[in-house]
Amino acid sequence: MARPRAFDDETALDAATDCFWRAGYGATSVRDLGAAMGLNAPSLYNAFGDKHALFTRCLDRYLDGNMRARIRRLESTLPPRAAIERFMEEIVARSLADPRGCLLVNTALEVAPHDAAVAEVVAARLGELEGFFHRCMVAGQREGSIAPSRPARDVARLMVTTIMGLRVLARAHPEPALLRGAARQALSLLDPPATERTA
Amino acid sequence: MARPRAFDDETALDAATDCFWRAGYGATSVRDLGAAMGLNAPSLYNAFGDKHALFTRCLDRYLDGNMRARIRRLESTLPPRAAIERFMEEIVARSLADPRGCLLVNTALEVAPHDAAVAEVVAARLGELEGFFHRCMVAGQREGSIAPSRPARDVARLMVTTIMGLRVLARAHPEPALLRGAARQALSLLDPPATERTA
DNA sequence: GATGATCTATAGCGACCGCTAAGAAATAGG
DNA sequence: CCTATTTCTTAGCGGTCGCTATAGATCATC
Repeated sequence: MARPRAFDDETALDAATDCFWRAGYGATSVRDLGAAMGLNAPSLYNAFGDKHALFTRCLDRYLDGNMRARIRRLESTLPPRAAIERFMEEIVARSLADPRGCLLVNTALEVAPHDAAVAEVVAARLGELEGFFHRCMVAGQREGSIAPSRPARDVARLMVTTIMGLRVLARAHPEPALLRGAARQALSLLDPPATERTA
Repeated sequence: MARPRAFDDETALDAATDCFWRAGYGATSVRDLGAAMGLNAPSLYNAFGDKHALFTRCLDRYLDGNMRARIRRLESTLPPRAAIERFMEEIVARSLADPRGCLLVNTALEVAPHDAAVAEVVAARLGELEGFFHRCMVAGQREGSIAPSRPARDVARLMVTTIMGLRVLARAHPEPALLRGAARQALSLLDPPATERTA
C-alpha cells in the first residue's frame, strides 16, 4: 500500500561502491553517488541514511564479496600451500588489472585514521586475512608442503603486509616485474631451507 | 625596495606539510593551511602558487628530509646488512609512534592515482628506495653477510613492498607484535639457508 | 618625505558540499 | 472511487571550497 521503489538496492549499492572505490570517500560527493546510482538525493537519504552509512554498507558488501569470498573459495578448493600462492597471484593480477586498487587498503589509509568505527571494521578484516594465512601455514606445515621451521604466525603477518604493500605499489606504479618479484620472494618463505630439501 | 615578508618560508612549509600529512591532500583546505602557516590566503597564493603547487613542494621537502636523509645516513654509517635491518626497524618504530603514517604512502594512494605528475614523483622515490635496498643486497652478498642465493633485485622489491605494507597496517591498526613479526620475517630473507650457515 | 615596489588584510566571487522541507506521483487497501 | 502510505521531484538551506580583486600597510631608494 505504497509507491514502489524505482531502483534495485543491490544495483544501486554496486554503483555506489564503484564511486567510493575509484575516488575515495572524501572525493565522492552525494551528487556523484546519486548520479551513479540513478536516484536523487532525497531517495538516497531515505533508502540508505547519510553518506557515511552508505559507505560502511558498501565497504561491508565489498569485503564480503571480495576478500571473504576469495578466502572461502581458495581454502575450500586448494591445499594450504597452493591456497597461499594462489591468493598472492590473484592479488598481483588484480592489482595490475584494476586501477581502483583495493577498497580495504584505500579505506585503511583515507578513512580509518579519522573514523574509529571504520578502523574497527578494517582491523577486523585484516585479522581475518591473517587468520586465513595462519590456518594455511599451520595446515601446510603439518602436511609437509611448507617449511616447519618458520613461525607460522609471523609468516602469515608478512603475507598480509605484503598484500597491503603490493596494493600500494600497484596504485602508484603498476609495474608487473616489481609486483611479481616481491610476491615471489614473500612466497619463498614457504620453501624448506636447503638442509631440509637436500636431506 | 619592497615590504619584507612577515613569515619564514621553511617554517611555513613545515606547517603546511604537517597539515597534508595528517589530513591528506583533499581534506586539507587552503584555509586550514593558512591558519597553520600563519598567513592569509593572498599571501599563501603569492608565495607558493596554488594548493597543488604547495603540496608538491611539501612532498619534495618531506622526501628529501625523511626518506633520502635516512638512506644517506644508514648507507654511510652502517654495513649493508645492518643498514637494511636498521631501516626496517626505524620504519616500524616510526609507524608505531606517528599516527600520520608516511606522507609518501598516503600520497601514493590518495593523490597519485588521479595526478600524473605526482605519480611520477612517487614512482621515482619508490625507485630510489628499491635502489637503496638493492645496493645493500649486492654489497652484503659480496661481503658474505647476506645469503648469496637470493635474487638481490627481488628481495629489494619485497623490502619496499613490506615497508609500504607496514605503513598501511600501522595506520589502521598499529599493533607492535604484528609489525615486528612481519618485519622479522622479511629480514629473514637475508639469512643464509641452513646449509650455508652450518657448512 | 615622496615614490615605487612588494607584501598583507578585508571581503567576497561563483561553485560545490551534505543534507532536507514541501509537495507531486504512484501504489495497495477500502 | 477514495484514502493512506511510501517514493520521487523540485528547490534550496547554511556552510565551505579554491581562489582573487581591491585597498591599505611597510619597506628601499631617491
